[in-house]
Amino acid sequence: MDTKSLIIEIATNLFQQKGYKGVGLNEIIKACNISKGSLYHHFPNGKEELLIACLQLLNEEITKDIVEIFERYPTTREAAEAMISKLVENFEAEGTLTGYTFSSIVSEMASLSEPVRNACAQLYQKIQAIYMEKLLADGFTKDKANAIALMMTASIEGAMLLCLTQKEAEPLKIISQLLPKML
Amino acid sequence: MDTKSLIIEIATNLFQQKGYKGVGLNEIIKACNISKGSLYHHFPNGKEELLIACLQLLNEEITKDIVEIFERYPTTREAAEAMISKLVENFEAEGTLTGYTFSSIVSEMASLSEPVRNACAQLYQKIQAIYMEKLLADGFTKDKANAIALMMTASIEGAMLLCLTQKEAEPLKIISQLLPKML
DNA sequence: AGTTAAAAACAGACCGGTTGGTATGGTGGA
DNA sequence: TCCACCATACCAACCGGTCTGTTTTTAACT
Repeated sequence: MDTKSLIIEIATNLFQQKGYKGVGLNEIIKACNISKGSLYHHFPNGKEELLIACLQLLNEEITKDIVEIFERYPTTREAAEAMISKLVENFEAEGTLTGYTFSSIVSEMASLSEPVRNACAQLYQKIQAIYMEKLLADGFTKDKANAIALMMTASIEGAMLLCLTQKEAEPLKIISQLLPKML
Repeated sequence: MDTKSLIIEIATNLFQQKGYKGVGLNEIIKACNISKGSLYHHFPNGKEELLIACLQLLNEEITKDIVEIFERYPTTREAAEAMISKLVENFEAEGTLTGYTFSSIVSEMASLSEPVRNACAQLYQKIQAIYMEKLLADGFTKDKANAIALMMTASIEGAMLLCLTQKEAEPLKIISQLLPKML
């Protein structure tokens, strides 16, 4: 794999775990086994440029995962349940939700730059669009589909936060049970 | 006001805005107009001890706010709608939700210590307990009340994250509209 | 194919500034 | 006299970022 992709991949992981400010460049180059010169060759504008590249990668990865599940199941309800149970499995096995949420970055966003905020917004937007498409196929009106898709995004993201703070998978499970009520 | 309370109050604000790693001790003592010696006199175990004190203050403040609203309205539905519309007002007026969410701290938590995680968990727990009490008064069973309270906490927290990334109050508004469906 | 120059990729020393934290000494009131 | 309270100077470690120089790859021309 080329160096640039390697940097992005490893940095993405670190950013998800510790947040933007929580990871230093030295930590990144050590994990990648590269030098600082190399990093700044691929990302001349430094750390924040790297972060945005990471968010774009995350965008593709998360989206791909969700799309796959939503194609496999006939209705939004079944797809959502399958998706959440996958999250729960992952959380109970590894004790983390890295790879599925990036709230650690989003919440720092306020003190970061506009491009970062934009990259985050796009990510949420894309996820919501997947939900919405399925909801429209289910026969919901445009307005309803939009509202429900947003509710799904918000509650799942919030539930992941709760799971991480409580060290329990219960919040995600309960959300999953309650979802049908909204549909 | 005594120095210790002053430190906690100002630091709380800063932590909420920029997250734990995003605020330095120098920034704090400058904002408080005190010296480092003074800070370490009141918080001998340093930054993290201060953070936990801040989380406890937040606990009281947020809780007080929510309790007030939930006492003023007869049902969970009305109280929740009032609470969210207050959030929306605040967001549209000031462009921020500081004072109502602390996700910036929660999401960094993974890389912080156990006591910090605990303080965060207690905060969510307390909020949820307020919702739950009201739901029980509304006549829900214990199980249902617990599930709905969790859903409320998660979706509102998630919606706040969405509002901040999109710079729009729409997510909170839509959550508010959809809430009655769960009740 | 062989030569050469340019460009891309990488390495690592180095920069000023900041980090959280400590040690010491002073000051005011009980 | 004592002690909570505060101020200052200082520390090693680390921060993001720049610099110069070396290696490796690519491309062009004979």
